[in-house]
Amino acid sequence: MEHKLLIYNTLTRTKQIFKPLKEPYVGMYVCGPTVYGDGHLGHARPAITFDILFRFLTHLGYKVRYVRNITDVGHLEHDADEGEDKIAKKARLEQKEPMEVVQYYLNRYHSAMEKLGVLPPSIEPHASGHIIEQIDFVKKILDAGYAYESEGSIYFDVKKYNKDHRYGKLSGRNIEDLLETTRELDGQSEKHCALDFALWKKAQPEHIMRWPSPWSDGFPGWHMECSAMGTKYLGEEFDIHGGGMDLIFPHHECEIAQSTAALGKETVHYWMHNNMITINGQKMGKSLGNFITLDEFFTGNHKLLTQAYAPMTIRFFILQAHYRSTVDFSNEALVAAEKGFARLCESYARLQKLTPSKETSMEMKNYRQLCEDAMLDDLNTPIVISHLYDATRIINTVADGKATISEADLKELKEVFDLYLIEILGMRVEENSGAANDAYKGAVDLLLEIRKQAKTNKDWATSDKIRDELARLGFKVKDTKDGFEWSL
RNA sequence: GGUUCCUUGGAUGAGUGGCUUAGUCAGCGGUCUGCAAAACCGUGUACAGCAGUUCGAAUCUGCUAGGAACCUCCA
Repeated sequence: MEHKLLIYNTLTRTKQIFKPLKEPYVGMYVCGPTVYGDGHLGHARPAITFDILFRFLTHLGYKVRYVRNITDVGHLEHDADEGEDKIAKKARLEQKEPMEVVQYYLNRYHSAMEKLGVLPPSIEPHASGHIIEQIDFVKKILDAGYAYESEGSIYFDVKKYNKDHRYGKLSGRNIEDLLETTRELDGQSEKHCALDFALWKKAQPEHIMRWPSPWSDGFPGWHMECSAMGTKYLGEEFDIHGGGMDLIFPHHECEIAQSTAALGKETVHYWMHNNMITINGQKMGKSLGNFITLDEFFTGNHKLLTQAYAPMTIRFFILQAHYRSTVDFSNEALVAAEKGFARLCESYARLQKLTPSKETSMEMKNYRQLCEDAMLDDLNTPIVISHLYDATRIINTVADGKATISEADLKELKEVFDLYLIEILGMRVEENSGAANDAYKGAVDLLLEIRKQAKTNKDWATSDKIRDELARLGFKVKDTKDGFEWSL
């Protein structure tokens, strides 16, 4: 590949040139949701961030295998070792089969992602479907001597591991500090050290989700699934592992330790983490209870929302910030994103109708190059968007009849918009089509044709009546140089 | 307390050691228009504070203040 794609690697805390293990193949693993509740705005961030990466890598010519897991087992409340399984708890509360809960929220997650324009990953493995692989992985760690059995459960021996490798390299911690700050938790007598984490947990008698293993009937520890499934589908070494920043510790740290212990080598080459979405300067999250679900955004049905927001508004809002910055949610910011995106859409529509002239009378920058440069610099989507706005000015000026554009430049602009706005940023701008839609569009057009006629006759009463009545119904009518435009 | 990071104009949000310090939204002025809307043009004392490095820093270093994330489940 010719390009130089820079990716910020959490492991080195620097931007690095991206070099896949085996060109043109790229393996990419991203931590997906735990399906025990509706997805909220925070869940949209990694989904969209890595969707952009997936799209851009594909555009660059890579053959990407994108794995995004579904956590449907082994994820415990409160404390990683003693809490109740999240899925099981929800199932108990709702009197459902655990897998019924999983399916319900997974369906809703998929639906929300589809609305947000997030492409489905290549593989979407479930933790519950890979118990055997996880047990095998635990065995490897036991064989390597970095884990021990205690009361039917298997724990990772962090101290031993830290002698041979460095535990904490991703999050910049060392175990001495960790030991000092680790809280005393109940029921840790099984563990040799407070830092040790469960690889396999023996199930209590009342625990519904359980599988047989050489050690006990139980279930895998939380971090296990990513190590097992990531290496199963992408190999013992692969290129990119992504997720939210809040997963750096302990989740990704433990993953590194597990994989290194079991395989004797580093599995992941580039660790990428998206920043958080905040609300009033604070992280939006489940534990803080300050989250707004995606459906609530789509319907406007939440007390903090002054209106409903289209999925594309949410996507645009997220893309207007760099993925490693926090984004603060507010109605004002979302409304601004909504208006800004609407303007971009209108220009895109105008672009399709522009008539070319002999030459271009405005300065045309090399937008294709500018956009690509921005994307190559650690996926700088806000810059890409700013270049598109720059091009928008040309489109609108030409549409106003105040400038001209050559056929070649027009073609280039169309291609750049299709490539960056639609294909890479993944924004949907097309209007709904269909027979019913076409019929009603024709009707509105007809009304406005009549209005145009009235205007020619200086019949302002009729022309204003049509415009005002349409406005009352929610249509926005805009007069142009030689006709009209309208939108809802 | 430890680790990591942040602080940019009315709101949001990029960015680089010096070239015009993006863009969006809002505001103001103008052009256009029968009027309006849209569009276009113009406009904004912005880079937390202090000190240092430098010919030059908002961008590098140090200190101070404020804030955040992680250290427990979290995207």
